[in-house]
Amino acid sequence: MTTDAARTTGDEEEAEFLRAYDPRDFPPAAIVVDVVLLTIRAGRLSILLVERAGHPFKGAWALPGGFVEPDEDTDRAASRKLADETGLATFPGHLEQLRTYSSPDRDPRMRVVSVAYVGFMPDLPAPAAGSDAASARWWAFDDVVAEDGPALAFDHATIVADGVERARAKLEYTPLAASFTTEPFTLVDLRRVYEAVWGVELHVGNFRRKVLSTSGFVERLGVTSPPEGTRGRPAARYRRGDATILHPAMLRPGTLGADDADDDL
Amino acid sequence: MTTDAARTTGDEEEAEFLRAYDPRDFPPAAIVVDVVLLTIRAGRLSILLVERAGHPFKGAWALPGGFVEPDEDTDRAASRKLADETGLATFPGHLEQLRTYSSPDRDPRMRVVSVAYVGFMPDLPAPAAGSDAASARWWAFDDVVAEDGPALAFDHATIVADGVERARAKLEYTPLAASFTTEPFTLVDLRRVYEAVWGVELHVGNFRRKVLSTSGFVERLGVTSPPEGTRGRPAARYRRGDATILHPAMLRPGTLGADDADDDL
DNA sequence: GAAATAGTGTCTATAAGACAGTATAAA
DNA sequence: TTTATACTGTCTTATAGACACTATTTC
Repeated sequence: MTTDAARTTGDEEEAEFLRAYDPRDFPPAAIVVDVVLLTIRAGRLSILLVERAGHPFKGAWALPGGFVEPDEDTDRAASRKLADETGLATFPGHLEQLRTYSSPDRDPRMRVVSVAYVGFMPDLPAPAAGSDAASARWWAFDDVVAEDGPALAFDHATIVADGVERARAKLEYTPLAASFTTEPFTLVDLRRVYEAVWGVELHVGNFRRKVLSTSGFVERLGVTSPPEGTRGRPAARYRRGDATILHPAMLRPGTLGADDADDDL
Repeated sequence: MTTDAARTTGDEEEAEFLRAYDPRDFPPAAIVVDVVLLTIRAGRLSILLVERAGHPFKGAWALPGGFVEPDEDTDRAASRKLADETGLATFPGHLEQLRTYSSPDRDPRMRVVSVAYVGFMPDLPAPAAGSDAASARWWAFDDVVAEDGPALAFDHATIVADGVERARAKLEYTPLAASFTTEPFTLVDLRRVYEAVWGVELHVGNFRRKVLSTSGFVERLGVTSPPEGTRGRPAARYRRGDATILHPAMLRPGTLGADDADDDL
């Protein structure tokens, strides 16, 4: 179909069409990105929230994010916002698109479509200097969803819930748990990531067997000197392997039929 | 955090803020939806494409879709477009958000952000009448991605590939294969869905054992009279069960380590 | 040696792959 | 009775859950 000749003719016509085109013919909207940025702090799954300084939702807590500039795509906007927010030149973790939220009244100002992202990063000491993040802090996820938790702006409570569910699912079939750690890590570190994100206790021996028998999940670096002041047998260190998906997947315990809540219409 | 008193004061201030707000302060964009609509025709995974009547990409093939109206969210826009396109009052299948495509130059006219959807539907006879779909036709997926396949508009080749990969993944851990059939269906019908979407042959006996042993996947209706002109033993009919996810998942054969291509940055 | 932490071995249950067989219909 | 289609049984292998055990360090 669509011969080359037809396309060539079309290209000339198309240039003319584009010269005459008026962008104001279409219903406009603003595009923002919002990031569910997750880490493990003190053994708890934690999320970065920013207290809103201005209207709307002044004083409520919101996901880090902001408007997408005309010359960037949403991936780049999300990376840029995270660099601003964490004060780091490059974001030291994993970042992926979550989904898009487009209810016409989700922002009282105007039509604002939010392309949400979810990010995983290690628990780095906050750099603070030079960052946008005067009003930002980490919240334990359990505290955010608790009865007496913070008021969340816009539809960010929904986005947070969806982001955490995505994180839980991703740990099942990808090696991305390692994105929550700094390398080198121990298998105990890795297990604590699973336990914090899934909110369960995992069996030590079975977890080790599973991780080590899944090819490309981790690479052993050997036993190096443990941190000062630790007791007990020093743990072997690992780094990420080259797998992008886990085969077979890690199984999340307690997932017995009812679970998940996908984005049907 | 954020006492009720503070929120009340804020609400008055906020109303004032919104009265003074000028939406033109933000970089505008148009929002469209594009749908990767899949079905099984003659045993082949097939996708609905529309030949573009106007510029840009005049004569090329594109995903069905279009602009999101000011008073609707993208879910509703996608459903509406499918109803227009198929000529059916309500879309007879499964529809879910895929991901959002936002490269600044993906549309030569202006900044257009596409929220893509993926849909599964049975192979219904085309109603034609009253539909937008004069220029629409089903393409076998293999033919679309072939060397001599149709020219696809915008970044729709990428969206098609992502949509098909989503469909393949969804059949693994959900009972959505049934969305490709009309009820009642036979287990042979269901197996042919898997074979068409995954592009593999499945072992008959093992497939049956797996489907029937996964609780909530299908419900048996009994053996009803087979269609005219069929030979051989009549097959038992089933309808969907009440499960939303499969436990354990259906395993896609040949997924041995390398596969998947997720949306990292 | 006691305490603390890391790591191994093994039995059992479940589920998947392979493959050979039986059942029920039309011509 | 042949042919076509639907369905069942069973042996083997891979993986996960449960749980008891051994190893290496500090104090």
